[in-house]
Amino acid sequence: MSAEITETYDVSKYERPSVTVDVVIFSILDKMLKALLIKRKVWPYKDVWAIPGGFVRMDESLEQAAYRELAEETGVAGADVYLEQLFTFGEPDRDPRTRVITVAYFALVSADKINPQAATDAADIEWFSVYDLPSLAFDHADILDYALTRLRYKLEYSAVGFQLLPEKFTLRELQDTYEIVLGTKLDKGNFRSKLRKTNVVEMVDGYRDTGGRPARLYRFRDDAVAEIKTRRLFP
Amino acid sequence: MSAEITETYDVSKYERPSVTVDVVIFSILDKMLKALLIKRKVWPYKDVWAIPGGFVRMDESLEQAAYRELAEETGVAGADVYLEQLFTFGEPDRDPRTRVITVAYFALVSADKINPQAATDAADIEWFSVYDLPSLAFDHADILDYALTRLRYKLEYSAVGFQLLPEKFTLRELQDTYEIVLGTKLDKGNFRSKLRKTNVVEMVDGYRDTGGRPARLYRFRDDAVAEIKTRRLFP
DNA sequence: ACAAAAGTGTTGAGAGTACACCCATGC
DNA sequence: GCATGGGTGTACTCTCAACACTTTTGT
Repeated sequence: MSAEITETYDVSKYERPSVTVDVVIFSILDKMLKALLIKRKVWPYKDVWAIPGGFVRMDESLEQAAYRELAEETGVAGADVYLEQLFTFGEPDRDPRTRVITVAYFALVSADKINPQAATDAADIEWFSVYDLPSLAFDHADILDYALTRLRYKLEYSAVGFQLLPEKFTLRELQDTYEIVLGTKLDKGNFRSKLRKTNVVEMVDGYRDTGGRPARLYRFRDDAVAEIKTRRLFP
Repeated sequence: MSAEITETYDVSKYERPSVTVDVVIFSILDKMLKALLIKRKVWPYKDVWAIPGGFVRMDESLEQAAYRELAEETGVAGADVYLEQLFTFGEPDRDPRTRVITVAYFALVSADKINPQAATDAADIEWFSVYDLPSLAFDHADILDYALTRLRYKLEYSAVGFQLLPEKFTLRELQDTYEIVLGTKLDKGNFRSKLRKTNVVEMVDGYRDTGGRPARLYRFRDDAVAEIKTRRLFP
């Protein structure tokens, strides 16, 4: 068993960095795309806003760590969110304390799923519009930027947008969500005709009262093919 | 300075995982898409093929570590390759020695750039067709699978494919590369007409002799817009 | 002349886009 | 009735995809 001992020694001879998981949590609130931030209470960047995150424990996977952080900050369970690994940030000097490598995730949460208690029981946790962000700790501005780019990109060819809505929604609400995230106006007729063709939503009983004619309620079909073939650069 | 001391203590109280960088290196050799693998010489998975990689040093970024591994195995400098972060794999039990989190990258190298010495000076480093892989150490089969999926996907909407070719190439060679990677036949006329429209290549002097009419040589325009707008799921 | 591979053009089907129009409800 | 927002249809344009055709070399 000398080989094993030698190798174990070999692994531990390298100094190890700290590894954290940060989760950019998006939701639609007040008709705006918002991200959840927490105010740091310790050095460094004391009293500066930051993306929620924490150290990865030795016995949990990265995804488990991300779900844990998510639940701690929002009270939302794993089944009710969309979570995706974003990128791993590891510049040697991104944290002044020690070498910290952070695996960033982004999450989409429907506003009605958020536990109000978890989100409001402190003044040091707050939803910010992505267009009106405070200055952020570490390289968190880069991380949030990248998350936003990825979200918009993803919205174009997949159906992740539904994760930002409650289970039942009107088509107008769906279109609003897309317009808010993408930052562009969409054509009502085309939006709906494409929805009919792609077959990703189905009508459910009930109506929502609006200023005019009541709107039908829909829900996302979980058996739906949520991805579209991308346009090829070359045929 | 007690805050600093407290926080430093706080950081180090967590046990730290090891962090490695693994690089899936792709190239086109003998008209096949191949990946470079090395045979492990130590426990665990002794004498089993694995994706090249190594520990991240405390003073280098993740990307620097990836470039370093790449240069060590192929002798190729950073400017001559396409390198992209793929995904971070961190299941607690993926390495039997200790907790190891690996940041996976994938690289595209043109066959003519590869240093033959670096690639052939040992029997324990070898190019394998991605369709005829040996069994791999750790979760490296998953990593390679994911790298291949991402490469194909990326090829559809960006111009990374050029990184697999020498500086000058014929349009037939370019089309061959695409067909090899995607695993499908493409239409010659459509392939070329789209190339003309997208304006990503330009003719250079010289011809390549073939079995029939000699083919013009082209090169990639570095000022070209290498990405195409994806088709939207919703308008 | 013929084979082989380079290189271009044509055409019908389907997707994208802009816009006009009808429908159901509250006041 | 009329304002408001839901919901549908149409017509023009552009891209996609299949395939036929012409051009230039070697033997």
